[in-house]
Amino acid sequence: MGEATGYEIRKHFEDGPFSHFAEGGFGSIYPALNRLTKDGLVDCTEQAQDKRPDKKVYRLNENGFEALLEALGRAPAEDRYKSDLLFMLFFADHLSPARLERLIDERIRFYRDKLAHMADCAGGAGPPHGPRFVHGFGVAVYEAALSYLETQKAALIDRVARAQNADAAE
Amino acid sequence: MGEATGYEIRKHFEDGPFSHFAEGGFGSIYPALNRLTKDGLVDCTEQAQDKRPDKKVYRLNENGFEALLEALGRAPAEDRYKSDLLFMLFFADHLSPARLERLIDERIRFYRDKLAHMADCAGGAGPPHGPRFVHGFGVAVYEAALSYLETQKAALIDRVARAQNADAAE
DNA sequence: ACTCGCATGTATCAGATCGATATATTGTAA
DNA sequence: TTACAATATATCGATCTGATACATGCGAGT
Repeated sequence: MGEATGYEIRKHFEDGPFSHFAEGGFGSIYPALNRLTKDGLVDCTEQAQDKRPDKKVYRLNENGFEALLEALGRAPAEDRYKSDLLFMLFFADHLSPARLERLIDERIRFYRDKLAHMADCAGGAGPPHGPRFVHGFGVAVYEAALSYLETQKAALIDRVARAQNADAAE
Repeated sequence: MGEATGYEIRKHFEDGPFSHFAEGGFGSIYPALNRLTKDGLVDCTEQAQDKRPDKKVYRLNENGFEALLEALGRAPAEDRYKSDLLFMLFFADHLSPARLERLIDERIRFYRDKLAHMADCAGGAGPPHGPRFVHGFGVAVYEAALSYLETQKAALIDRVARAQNADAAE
């Protein structure tokens, strides 16, 4: 997608178009850029800067583009959804109703913020078409998660509270 | 959740109730069980078996249960959705319409199978209530993903095909 | 004026995880 | 009869994650 420094690449993973389905910190990016440079898939030009640390600007070259196309020809790995919150809610019966409410409310707010932010970076109608499709997928999944939390929150808390009261009454 | 061997725990991550939001291979599970045993959070009893390798049956003890409750009191990490397919579809403009169709169709089939399998392990109405909530969340998210792929597939392929034809005509 | 944190930019390190592999036996399907 | 799936253990290298370190300028608050 043009030129970028390691720092900029990480921002794409943090906030940008990749943030919904991939992740990458410095500990992955810098070693990867070194490996790619060594393997001749990216070109690197160093730029001295005034009043800023030096930059290393990377760009995919022809070899790299071919390697990308080759990778796109292979079978994709399975998607995976990893959620600490769901792990905790699996044990909802051991949590207090107040704690449950706080946990779920916080996640609802998180998803609302995320969706609001995504609405801003919607991307236009023209090509390339991949990013828009991917963006739409992210929105659809996050909206489903948000909607589930909003509609099912009360029922979960109510059921857990009743069960805990019944236990205490024994 | 009672007694289990490392092998059985992995099955819970592979197929079972945890499979929608967590992952764990042998390389994580066996070292973790050793660590937990050393720290006195689980009890381990060895069982010799006829015609099968020996078992090590683990069970969370009181210390372990307290540690679990303590962990449930901490803030959960952010959810993350990791998708190789979305990464590939981000570059949809570099893929042939036939390839796009195959990729998306395969994922549609995958999600249909997964949802069919999940419908079987729905879990009853009584307590514990956590697993049912978590199960419903998984179903909601997978249905959203499936539905998006089904409804948006044709539009993506059509747009990409038109753009590629226009390019070729130049 | 001064400090505190944030943005830009590089990079490493310990610890955790992932995927493949090794070992051994039984049952089952091609 | 041959190969593969299931049961069960475990390790190993490569990678990933999250925290930290270093250096500097800019803007916001006190």
